[in-house]
Amino acid sequence: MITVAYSSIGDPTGLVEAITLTGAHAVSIEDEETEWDIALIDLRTEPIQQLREAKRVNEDNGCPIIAIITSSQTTLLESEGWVDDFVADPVDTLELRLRFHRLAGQQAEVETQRYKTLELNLATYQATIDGRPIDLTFMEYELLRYFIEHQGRVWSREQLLQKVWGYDYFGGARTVDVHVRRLRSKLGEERASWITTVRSVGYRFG
Amino acid sequence: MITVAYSSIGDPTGLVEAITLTGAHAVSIEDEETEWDIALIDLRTEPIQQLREAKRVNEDNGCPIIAIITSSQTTLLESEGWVDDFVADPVDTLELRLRFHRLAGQQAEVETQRYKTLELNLATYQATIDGRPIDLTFMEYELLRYFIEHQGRVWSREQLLQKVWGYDYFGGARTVDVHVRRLRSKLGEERASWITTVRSVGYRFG
DNA sequence: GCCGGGAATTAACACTCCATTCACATTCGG
DNA sequence: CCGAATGTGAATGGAGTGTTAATTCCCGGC
Repeated sequence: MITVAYSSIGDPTGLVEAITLTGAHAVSIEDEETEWDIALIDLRTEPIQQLREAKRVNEDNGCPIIAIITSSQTTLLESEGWVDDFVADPVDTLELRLRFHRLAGQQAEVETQRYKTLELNLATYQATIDGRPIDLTFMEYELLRYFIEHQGRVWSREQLLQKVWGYDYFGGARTVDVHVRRLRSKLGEERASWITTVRSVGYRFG
Repeated sequence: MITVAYSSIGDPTGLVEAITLTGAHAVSIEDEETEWDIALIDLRTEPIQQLREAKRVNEDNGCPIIAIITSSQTTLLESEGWVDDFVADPVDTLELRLRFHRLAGQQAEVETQRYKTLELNLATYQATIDGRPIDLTFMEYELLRYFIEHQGRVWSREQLLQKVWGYDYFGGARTVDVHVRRLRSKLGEERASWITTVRSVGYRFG
């Protein structure tokens, strides 16, 4: 059973009904108790405000976001890559149902991230190499996770600060170096080179 | 400009029109000459047959697949995870346009520049010849990249200093020579001549 | 063909800047 | 208040870069 959180400025009963008709369970986005699989936001009224709210939610718990828009609002989403999917008004229940299932399906897989013999268990925040657990601090874990999820390209210190430490973070670039160093040392001698430094550019994983 | 390949059993003119209205370029899926960004398949008629065809295409070149379905066909796609997106009949041009852009946007990952067997991976700052990595320093990479991106014409030392080293850079012209030399030596004996010196003018690549 | 002079190549060196590392300060939870 | 985690500043070492100068190459003139 899929649980969908709804957010709308206007009358929410329409959304609840739409969700329920798809066979999913509807909860308010303000319900802190319940865990949900997807957030459905209604951009038909107050789109800007709603988008901001959705972005916050997405950054908070990383759940997929699906938006309802009117056909004339398509440009709104052009540059909002973090919105995972959308449906156009009027909402077709069967279409919505299918999109719910596709989003929920994608979600379920990503329990764990791997690179060679390194495995990150995203649910338990544990990391193992060759099955042996290595203990990472929070920031080390976050950095490593970002590296693994976006491996194979260079990231500047500034980009890493933004993506891993947060958009509003304003700290020295040395911070990244030091954390990279700690990570390398915990990865062990041979695996330290998994993180390559690209001189005068940044770091690359894999 | 996004290029979309269409596939339908029935009359294809409807698809062509739909694609063209979104501002994209339409080609037949049977056109072997042209490269396309997305494949649009019409499942409204002969869905089983079309799905099979689409799967073949997807496995062949790995491009994103978007399907057109009727609302009653949603169950068709429940288990077809490799179909990247879909729109329901009747097709809304603006919605289709947005979905095209979102799919094409995801695609653009591996930016790369080539010349013969030389390949620059712009994302990872790595260079390979015949698939073997060669390690270049930052300036060597930047210079080579400029050469490849603007191959086939002569550049004076002054121009290169300005374009590669930066507008405000003020250094001796010999600097370029030396970097060209280092590049040539790293390219290897046979490929050293890819950079031609044009006496009393400058250098040309390719 | 042989010079001569300008231009490019090459080698060697000096220096700059960047990554690393260490040591310490600060924050946070218990 | 303690210890762990995280951030910052400063010292160090080294790779990368630029410059100088010696050498070689090219090309026209005689």
